[in-house]
Amino acid sequence: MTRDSETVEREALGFNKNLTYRLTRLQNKLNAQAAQILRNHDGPTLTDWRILRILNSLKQSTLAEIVSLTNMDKGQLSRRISALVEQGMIHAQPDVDDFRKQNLTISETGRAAHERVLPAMRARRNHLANEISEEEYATFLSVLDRINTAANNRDF
Amino acid sequence: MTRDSETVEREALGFNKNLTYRLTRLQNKLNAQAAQILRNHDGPTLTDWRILRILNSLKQSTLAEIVSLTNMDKGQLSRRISALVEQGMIHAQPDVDDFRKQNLTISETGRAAHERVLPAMRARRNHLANEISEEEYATFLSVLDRINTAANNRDF
DNA sequence: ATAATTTAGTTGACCTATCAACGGAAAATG
DNA sequence: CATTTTCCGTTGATAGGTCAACTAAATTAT
Repeated sequence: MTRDSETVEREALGFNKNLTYRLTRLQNKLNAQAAQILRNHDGPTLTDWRILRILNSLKQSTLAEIVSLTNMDKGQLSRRISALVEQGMIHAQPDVDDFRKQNLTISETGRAAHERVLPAMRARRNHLANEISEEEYATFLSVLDRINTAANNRDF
Repeated sequence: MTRDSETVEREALGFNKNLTYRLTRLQNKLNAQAAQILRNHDGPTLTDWRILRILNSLKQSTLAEIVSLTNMDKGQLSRRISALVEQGMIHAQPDVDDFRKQNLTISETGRAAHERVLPAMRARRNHLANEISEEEYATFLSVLDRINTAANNRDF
């Protein structure tokens, strides 16, 4: 397969150049693949993986921060965090200065689960980024940034 | 807000430059906004909108083609198509040469629903694309393409 | 201080998405 | 031409995502 067979036939069509259409399409594929990898390695679900990954990087965070970092739904996040706490993957401690907050940290169990699948996930990431030059990637991220900003600066 | 408040504080972190992380994050926001617009205009759901949009462009298609165009799940698509047929938004006719296929076309009702929300969706699209030059957009799409190809050329 | 507003997180109800298993029809193989 | 294989689509079971309503704590305003 030299290139996407599915795009060849009808690629002249307008919607195929549409931004959100293309993003969604790629996103659907990437999510499915990531979920597959995690399943193959008896890892966490994709959502839980993302939470663990953030807590692994940040050392400590809160639900609200994860919401703003990911744009996930806070309801769902609340439920996933409860489950992860119950599984011993993360720890939750009430904040001393603000009793509404829960300070979240990754546990040793969580870190181990994270590190078990990390190589496969990293290999995948490298594979995906392989064909893209530094310069292109910078442009790409910059475009994402500006779309993101544009999305923020609008009331619907 | 001069730029994303949420990215300022911790943007030096590794995961913030990660491709799939950034895609997902943006995608989550864009989807939520698109869904909001559709709701505000008493339009179809986002998923149904995408189906209608494709059928509006293609004049005729099949479930399998929409799957390959969008990477949606065929099970869900099957159910949404049934619902849309029941609502009179699209027509489904068995293919004469291949009795497995159903040829799908948008109905007048469907087209009207599509056109009712189209201006708002188009305005949003223009707003999002506004700050991006032709050249950058070309690079952006090219990068998406190569990621997509890379995702295809790997077994997990 | 007290009231109004904002912020952090939880919960319920519902909808959507996903995977796997299946049926029948067409195509490919022998 | 019979049989395996592939392809198109449906269905069941279940997990995940979304919206809105809510409690409680903190902040801001009066």
